[in-house]
Amino acid sequence: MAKEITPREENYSQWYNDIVKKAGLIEHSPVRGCMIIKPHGYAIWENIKAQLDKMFKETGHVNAYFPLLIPKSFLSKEAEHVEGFAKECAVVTHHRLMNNPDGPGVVVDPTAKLEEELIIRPTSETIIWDTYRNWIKSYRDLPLLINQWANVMRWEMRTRPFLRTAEFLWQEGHTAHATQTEAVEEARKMHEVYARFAEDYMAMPVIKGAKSDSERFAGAEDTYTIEAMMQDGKALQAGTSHFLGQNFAKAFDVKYLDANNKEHLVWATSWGVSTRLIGALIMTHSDDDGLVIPPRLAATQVAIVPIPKPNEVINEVTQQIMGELRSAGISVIYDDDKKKRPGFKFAEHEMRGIPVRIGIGMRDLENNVVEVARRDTKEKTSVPVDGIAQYVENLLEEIQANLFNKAKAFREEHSHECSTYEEFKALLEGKGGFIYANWDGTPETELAIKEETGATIRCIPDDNSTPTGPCMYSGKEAKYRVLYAKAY
RNA sequence: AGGGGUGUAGCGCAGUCCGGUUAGCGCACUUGGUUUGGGACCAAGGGGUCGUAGGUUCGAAUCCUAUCACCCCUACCA
Repeated sequence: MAKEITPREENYSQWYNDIVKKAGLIEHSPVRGCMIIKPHGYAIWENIKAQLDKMFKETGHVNAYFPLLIPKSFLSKEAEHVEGFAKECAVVTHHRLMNNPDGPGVVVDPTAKLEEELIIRPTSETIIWDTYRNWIKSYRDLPLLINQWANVMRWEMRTRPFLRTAEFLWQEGHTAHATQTEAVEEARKMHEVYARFAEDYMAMPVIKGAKSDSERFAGAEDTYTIEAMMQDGKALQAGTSHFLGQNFAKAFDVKYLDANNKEHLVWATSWGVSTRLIGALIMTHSDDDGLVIPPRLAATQVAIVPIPKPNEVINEVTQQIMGELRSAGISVIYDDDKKKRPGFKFAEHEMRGIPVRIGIGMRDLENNVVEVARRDTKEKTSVPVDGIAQYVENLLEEIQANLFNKAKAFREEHSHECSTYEEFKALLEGKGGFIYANWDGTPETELAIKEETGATIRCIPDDNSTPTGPCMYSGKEAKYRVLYAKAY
């Protein structure tokens, strides 16, 4: 059949591309770097979004929507910020097309040039802080805790589905606070929310930490990150949370009066995760047979396949089982497509990452059992129809836990402590993975290591970043014990 | 952005070097039949401006030029 997936061992990039296409997650669009997210891919995003949105609301945030187009002048208000994004902004210069006077098709109407050019948002800090200036007058207006779900555009040279696309979907939280302490607490709180989401819902273990100066968000004072290990040993930054200090308050003149009628600049945070998480999900759990989706993010948790062709008896039992599963809050589909044989359906549901498959045939029903197959281990078990919902409920939890444990074991296996640079280089040339080593805290050392090995400081871990000796590279006194890796 | 590769039916490809009837094959699709416990089989069908735009030629999928897209490897970025 034409549905084969390139094995990871053979070509990891090709494997990834095969998964996103053959599991029906995306299609390429006519525009470079943009992707059409198909229903099966978008369903994963919807579940990510639903859960995160709930967690944001639980932590006191509300949603709003700010416009796609931003006046060009806004981008230049915060120096570091503009430096970070200027290179990859799409610019709207005209507002009208016209029929081509010299032939077929349409051309840009040269008389429709905009007075001020508009930027398609690469992120929304500027438009949001321009707005916040009017919303914040008093300490009573603080904290302001707003999130938005949106698309953004960054004109990337090299794109890959989900991991790096020109347009992507994300959420961006933007908050304003009266004090530095509060703002730092907010940034750290959302950092925790991201980590909890990654581990509990995506079943993806992450290392929490802070970014070094060079890896920090343009315009931030501190950037917190969650870093996950992919199956090729490379690190993927899965979510960032920034303490922005007063940089945007200064740039956009956002001040409030305190209880003593004294004026102060506000303190800010921003934090975001994107459709990149879907890429992370794929590269954390999937295998050579296709996609693997953790049960908590699977839009369809169970697929029921009748064997052989559906008949009255099978239909009846299926309806009963589906009713019980749905009552237990489990999402289930019945694949009674008469044109496909069971074997084909098995392979297809595996390709698409459905966590559990139930096969129902006459041979099973004679014994009042069904065949339950789990996607993560491919294990098949005969299970009594009686109590099936409870069994599947437990199984889904077990799969969720197993995926997390497997990913964590993989990460531990590919994580190393390292004290000399020679050892460091040898590790990178070999299996790669995460390497913990001492760092003198200078950007020079960081840059030199990056240029010589390709590995970067992924983060200064929140836990246990006390140095255990001198800097691996310079031999000088180390400031931190940091996580090095090659990264996406 | 540098190097390499590929664009021919929805998908995977042959044909291109050496120009020559109506451009093929496998899968998928449609119809009918037989099947059905891990990607079924038989038969009959439908589907193509050969990536796009120019050029050379009596004649172009094939030669030339330009351009676009995608993939791989480096470098850069979430």
